[in-house]
Amino acid sequence: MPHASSESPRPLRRDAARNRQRILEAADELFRRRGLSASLNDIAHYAGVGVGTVYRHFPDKDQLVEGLFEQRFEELVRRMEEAVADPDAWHGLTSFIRFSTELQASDHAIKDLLTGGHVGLERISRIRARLMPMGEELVRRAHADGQLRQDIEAADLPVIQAMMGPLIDASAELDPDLHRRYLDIMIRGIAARPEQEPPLSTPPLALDRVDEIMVNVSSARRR
Amino acid sequence: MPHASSESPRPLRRDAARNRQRILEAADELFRRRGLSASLNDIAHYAGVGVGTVYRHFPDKDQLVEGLFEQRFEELVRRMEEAVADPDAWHGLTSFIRFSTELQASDHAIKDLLTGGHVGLERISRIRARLMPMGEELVRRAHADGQLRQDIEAADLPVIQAMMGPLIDASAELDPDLHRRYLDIMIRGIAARPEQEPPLSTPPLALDRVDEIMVNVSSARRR
DNA sequence: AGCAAAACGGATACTGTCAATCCGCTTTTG
DNA sequence: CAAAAGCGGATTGACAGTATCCGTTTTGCT
Repeated sequence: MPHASSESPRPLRRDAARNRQRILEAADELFRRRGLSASLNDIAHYAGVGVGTVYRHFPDKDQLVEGLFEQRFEELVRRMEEAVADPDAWHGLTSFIRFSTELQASDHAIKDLLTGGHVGLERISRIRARLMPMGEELVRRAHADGQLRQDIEAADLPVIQAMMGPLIDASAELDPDLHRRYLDIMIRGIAARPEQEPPLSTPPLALDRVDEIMVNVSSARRR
Repeated sequence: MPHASSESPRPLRRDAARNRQRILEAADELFRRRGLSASLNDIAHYAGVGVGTVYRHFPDKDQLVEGLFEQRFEELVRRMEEAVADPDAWHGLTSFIRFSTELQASDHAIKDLLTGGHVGLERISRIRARLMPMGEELVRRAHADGQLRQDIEAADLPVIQAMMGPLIDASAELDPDLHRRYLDIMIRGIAARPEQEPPLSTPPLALDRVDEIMVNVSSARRR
């Protein structure tokens, strides 16, 4: 066993390389469609490969997941940056919220990662840490422009996202666009209005405790 | 075994009667607090009784559940009738929505029954059938008074309820009142506003398909 | 071609969670 | 006090997923 940890110790055998690729593609597809609850058996079968092969390439499920999602989150961060740069603060805020929900709807694995009990994964909390200050900035600017109700805070954004997850799941097969309707309603609900309105019943969660909610909103359940 | 199905075939032994009562109380308490996913083992233990005793009194879990919930739903129906009778249509509508959410929050078993995969239970669909026309009436009157946005329909009410379920679960231990904040936001979102606003992205589900969503919003797995 | 190492496949073991049963022991009651 | 009624909880069974093991196949090298 020469230099176990050095760079590219030896090229993968042809069949191994092919299978590894197939597994990654199958995992990508099934995770997107069915969320993280897609089992490794399903993935192996979908890839036309035995379970053993999956485990040979990826010691465990988390390892497979981690590798697969780096760039998907990059997209989220990029869109968030775009939203922060939007000259119209309200448009920036709402299009970020909408994008984030669409992302969850089109990729159920992302939804599970954003909300489920996987928050512990190093990668996810790093993403959250980058997103949070941008959310605060979006909220600050929309407040300043008088378009966002003053009693809505940055901590409300992730909770609103979290609420969409279960609805996305529930309506996915029946009416895949339905979640938009209720997100629209929520967005109307946070928009400033000229008249005085009764205050909200209860304050938002402290920003640093929002994660604890997200963890609990898991909707991990499948056929 | 004389007259198995006739009235009071024979009095329960004293200890049996006491245990039966304890089981009912424990089930009531635990179902309320933890939802239908409370296991019969938990209930037995909480009642200070063996599992066997639970099964002797109640052939299976559904039987225990069914008996326990008749009157809880009666309360829901009664409140709904009150809301329909409210001279202020908007106040009637919102207080019904709020009550229904509070009921879910204070009794997680009701939440599970309203949304989970238990819709099949005869009793639940009967309740739904009674509630639906009342919801339509509330919406019709709030529309007529110009307080409810015209593009909100009766089919939206159960979906809004369904959305609250997962949030209630997620925040139950952390901040048991949090769900109110987001229900307030949704209520603001369905309130009529003087200005023209962009239409909602997508129409509501047909009223007779709403159940199919409710079934999927379960946070508790089915029997 | 021939052979050893690498990789494969999928049956199988293991894990965890619950519902539900069984039977030797305890309590009640007449 | 003895038989009937009831009890407790270990145990079984079902199920769904993760992970391992090992006999067989493929590959790469000479």
